[in-house]
Amino acid sequence: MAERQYKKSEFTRERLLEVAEEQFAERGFFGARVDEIAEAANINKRMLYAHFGSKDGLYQTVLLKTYERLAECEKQFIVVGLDPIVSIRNIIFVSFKFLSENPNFVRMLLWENLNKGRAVPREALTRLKEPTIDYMRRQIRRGKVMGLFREDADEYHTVLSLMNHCFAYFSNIHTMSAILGRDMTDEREVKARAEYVADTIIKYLQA
Amino acid sequence: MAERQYKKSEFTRERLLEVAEEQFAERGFFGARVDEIAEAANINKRMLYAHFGSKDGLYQTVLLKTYERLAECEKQFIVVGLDPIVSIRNIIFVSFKFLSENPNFVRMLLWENLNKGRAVPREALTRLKEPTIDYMRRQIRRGKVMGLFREDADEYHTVLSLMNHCFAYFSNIHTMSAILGRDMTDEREVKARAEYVADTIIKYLQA
DNA sequence: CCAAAAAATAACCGAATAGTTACTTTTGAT
DNA sequence: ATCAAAAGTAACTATTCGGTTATTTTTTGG
Repeated sequence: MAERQYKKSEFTRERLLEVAEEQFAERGFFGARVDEIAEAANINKRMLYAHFGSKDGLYQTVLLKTYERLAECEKQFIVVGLDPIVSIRNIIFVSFKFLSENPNFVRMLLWENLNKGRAVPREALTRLKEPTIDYMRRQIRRGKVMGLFREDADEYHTVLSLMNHCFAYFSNIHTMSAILGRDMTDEREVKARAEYVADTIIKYLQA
Repeated sequence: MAERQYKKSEFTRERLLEVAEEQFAERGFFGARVDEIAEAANINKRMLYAHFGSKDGLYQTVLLKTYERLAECEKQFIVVGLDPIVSIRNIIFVSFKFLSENPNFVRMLLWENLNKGRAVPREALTRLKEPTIDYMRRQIRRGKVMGLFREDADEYHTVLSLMNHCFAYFSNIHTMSAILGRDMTDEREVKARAEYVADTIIKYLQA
């Protein structure tokens, strides 16, 4: 039946995407090799082109999939009615969890950033991040209105610190582990760092 | 004289390095093209190989030069006898200045990080950073001894925040500018951010 | 069971690209 | 002025790599 055939094809497609993500995350668009991806996926190169048209097409599909994972994650912490403090702490813990569980995402973003969005325009990421930024800003403002945060706490600087603290921890995790002589990939270490970041940011907003 | 001949060669060498840095910073090792580097430097490819042996040799030379620039910068803020608060503020301002003036350095480090130190082993950077880390730790400890900082301020977390806050600002500057709708490359913006980072870190150490 | 369509394979192709060779020009000490 | 060595050039080569073609195998509706 058409179904079985379809399923088999879908299977090769998924396999290709998995392997491709690994390779693109590892070596970037220019470093990755189409032949290696096909071989690692145990799939003929011809099929790769049948499914994705070109190396670029494959890369775009992979990148969009990783962006989707991020979007899914961000939806997790956009919850209405939460206490601003809980809410901001939540953003940090969920982000740390997501980034520690998705090293490929971190690397794909770094490559894409260095390549200045050659595959998927930067505005795609901007659009994706917009609701999150809005949400963070709103929480800070709500915290002020509710008298939890000081009036002159800086919204922009806080949001930037928040995002940088999360992403930077993982984007340099290996170099930093070496430099600071500490296994920053250890789960408890990650948790402790999230705790520290949350504490300092909340404290800044309150103090 | 041998001198003039030498000087001419030295000149092409310098030109090559300049152009190569631009290209490698822009596109990374795999993205950069030997022919393009030679052409942009108005120099025959043969000469590139005469000077540097291979694309890899050229890349290594470029990378080491950028590391040297960093080392030079770091020496600037390692001053003995300074007040710990002044000292830490100084680290931040000098770092922000260096990173804003050396976008190629930032990009080279990002590429090298993604390529896991394929050209120059990571320990080179570790060794380079060691005195700086030591210095920062020492300042924090001295601040505590002098009663300027609270005893339970965390040394590791502070050092990590410090480095991340500086580097992350520049490593994501274009993406973040787009996401936050703000020209973060503007000189006053950079200054203001350095100020904010310095203030929050010092406040954390004191509070 | 059969024919048409879809999936899969291997061998091939052309452009790009790192690296080389054979040769010419320039330079500077004698 | 001469000549050896260094600097420079252009054309070439081998290989890698993204992409394609011709062909066979598998699948599935009638």
